[in-house]
Amino acid sequence: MSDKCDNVKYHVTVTDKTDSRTALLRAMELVVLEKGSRNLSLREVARTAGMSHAAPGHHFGDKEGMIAAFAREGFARFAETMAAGDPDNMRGSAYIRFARENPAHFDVMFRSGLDTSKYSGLAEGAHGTFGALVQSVAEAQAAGIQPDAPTEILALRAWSLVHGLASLIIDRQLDDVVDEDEIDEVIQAILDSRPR
Amino acid sequence: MSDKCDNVKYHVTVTDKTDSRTALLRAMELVVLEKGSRNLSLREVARTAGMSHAAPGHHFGDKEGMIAAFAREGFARFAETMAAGDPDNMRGSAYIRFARENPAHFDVMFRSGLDTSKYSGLAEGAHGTFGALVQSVAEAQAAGIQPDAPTEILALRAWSLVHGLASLIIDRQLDDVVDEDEIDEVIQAILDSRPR
DNA sequence: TGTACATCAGTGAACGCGCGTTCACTGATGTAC
DNA sequence: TGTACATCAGTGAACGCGCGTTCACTGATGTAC
Repeated sequence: MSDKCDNVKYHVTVTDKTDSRTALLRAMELVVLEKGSRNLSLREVARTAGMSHAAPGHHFGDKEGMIAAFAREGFARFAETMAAGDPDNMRGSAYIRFARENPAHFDVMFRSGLDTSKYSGLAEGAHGTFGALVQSVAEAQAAGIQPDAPTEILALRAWSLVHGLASLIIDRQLDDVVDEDEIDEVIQAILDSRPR
Repeated sequence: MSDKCDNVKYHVTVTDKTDSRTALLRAMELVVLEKGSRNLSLREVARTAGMSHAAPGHHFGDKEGMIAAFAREGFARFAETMAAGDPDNMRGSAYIRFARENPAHFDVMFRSGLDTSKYSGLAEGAHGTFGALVQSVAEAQAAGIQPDAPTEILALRAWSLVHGLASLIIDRQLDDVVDEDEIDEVIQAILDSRPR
């Protein structure tokens, strides 16, 4: 019984610790969504999380550390989403889905000028992005779905297409062009279309 | 002769005024290139231009006004570049060229969350981007270069492709993937490739 | 069981800094007469 | 031609503010004995 009690206490402690750190990351996500990644501040994140302004520093060291932790979380989610993606369209839909479901992560990971070489796990995640796409294209070529053009070129083209579409959506550049209730089918049509 | 003198004086004045304003815009371009559009400040721009920190406020009203002026300049350059672009690839090369030659403008225009509705000239510029692409696609379709698929979908696809490629280049995501001296031919190959 | 100590997540005050904006001003240039 | 006034680009001091970071601390929990 004392063992059980200890375990429970231990578990609660770990949970609290995890929750607090996670709460800060969730707060950062909210702040980025609301104010944009340009106006991110440790104090705003702490305020949103309902903690003291020094809490983020305690957990992440400094501002860049918090951003890196957030990006690392993003790369993990990204890898999951891509792994579960449909090989038939070279994980294009998965890429778009990730960006739409995690716009804050997408922004910080790919478009914030984050120096991925300074933090372990980030460079691997960033580098893995293109690797995953190349592999997807190679699979599609093996299945005869894609032509025998250079795999790297096709992969870069596929990446450009989905990255651009994701960016345009996130930056609300399509708001005046596509109705909100048509956006899903339009996305599908764009990915499926076969230009000459 | 007094007329001539007056004219000269007048001309010099106008030139100085223009130069000063232009100098601030050039300084802003440098600052955005060096520190990123996220870390833009009026004082840094003024410092770079060698003027007092209050000069930008004098010319542009406030920070947002300076950004809007910079974006307006960008949309003008963009329209020029696109108009001179090759219809055969639906101005895709022109889009990429604009982004590579004016990365600071590209960033502020399309990716900074700028509210284009607040300043005259910006909404028109932003809206015209897609219009130009639709027209380019329609021309290509009329010439039989593009299939009879819905023009809007093909235009959105073409926009996604060039916007994504431009973004990946500007955000240095291709640095580990493509050699610097191969980038031009790779870009061409990506735009020319015909995936199934 | 209790007591003494160690750990460590989180706090709150304090710091120095760069920022955007305001505002009275200066001084060069243009205009009226 | 000269004189008096108007305009206006640009200045420099001053303001209040939010920021990142540091640091001694508190207090809850775990550990040793």
